[in-house]
Amino acid sequence: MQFSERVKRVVQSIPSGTTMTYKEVALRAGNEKAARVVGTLMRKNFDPTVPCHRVIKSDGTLGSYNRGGEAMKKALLIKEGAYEPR
DNA sequence: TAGTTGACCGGAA
DNA sequence: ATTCCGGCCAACT
Repeated sequence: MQFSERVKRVVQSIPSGTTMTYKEVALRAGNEKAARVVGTLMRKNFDPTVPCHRVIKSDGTLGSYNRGGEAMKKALLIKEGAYEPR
């Protein structure tokens, strides 16, 4: 139960206009190898107060999203200025 | 309790 | 460049 709480706090601490990879979040949460768990938690209902759209993959791709998919996630990031539309 | 799952990561073919 | 495979860990069934 601590890990999810930790992850929640970390994602909430992501500044607007900034993106963090799942691995980074996992590392900050205390488990570098638990990047999957981060995604697993979000896939459920993790927490509606957490901007999960600011979390992307280490490859630089956006990954997935529970609502609208990558397109919506990308749009949100562009809106916040965290993603460079090309 | 044990087994499966997955919004991932990294290396190999 | 893309595709495949294994690993690692919390949550779910």
